[in-house]
Amino acid sequence: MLKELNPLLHSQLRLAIMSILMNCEQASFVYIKEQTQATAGNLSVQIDKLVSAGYISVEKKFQGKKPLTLCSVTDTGKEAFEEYVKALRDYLEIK
Amino acid sequence: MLKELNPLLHSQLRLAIMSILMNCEQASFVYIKEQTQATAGNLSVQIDKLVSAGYISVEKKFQGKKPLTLCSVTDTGKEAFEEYVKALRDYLEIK
DNA sequence: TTTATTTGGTTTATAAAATAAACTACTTTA
DNA sequence: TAAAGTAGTTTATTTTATAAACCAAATAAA
Repeated sequence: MLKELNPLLHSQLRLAIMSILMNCEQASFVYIKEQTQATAGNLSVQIDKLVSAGYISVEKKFQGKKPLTLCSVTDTGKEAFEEYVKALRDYLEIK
Repeated sequence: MLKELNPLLHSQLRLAIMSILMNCEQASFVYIKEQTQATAGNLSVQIDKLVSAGYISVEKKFQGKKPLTLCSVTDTGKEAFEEYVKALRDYLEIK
């Protein structure tokens, strides 16, 4: 029997965000937007959901006069991601 | 830059259906329902979508007096699944 | 024997999610 | 100083997933 896939992670954009953050210490809103090709609105919404779940944390600063939103994955987020990957493997592996 | 994940396959239930069918010649509606724990309605809808996409084919017979719906993956479906797995790997691999 | 109940589904309605469009606030450039 | 650009957020719309209701036939129970 196949395990449930964490619905918060089983979304293309949120998975992409998490994937990026799993591979770097932190990433800016703009950088994530470029990498994912998402619209700003969609990205904003999906980042909020990941923050609400405690999977990522956000720091809002200014870089000179421009706002700068930095995201990074939390320990909870790392765990959830690893769990998701584990569950997903069962779906992908052809025996 | 991350590739797009085929939205038809990036759905837990449809992915589960495909996963099952990638590992056997054919599977019945009832078997897939048991394995996925899906409701019959949801399963029926998702099977239809996969059929419409040409990813699976369905044969309706009778087993004695009971209807028997047999599903199997098509070549197009196999290709799409392989593509999806390839794309997804980029999201999961931590460099 | 007629009335539940079960089996194997489909159709339709509702809830949830993703996405896009519109908007805000501020900055830079012409 | 008006227009355009940057960095987002909020709200509305569309899409998708899911659940509920339904159907037809068969079987079991009263």
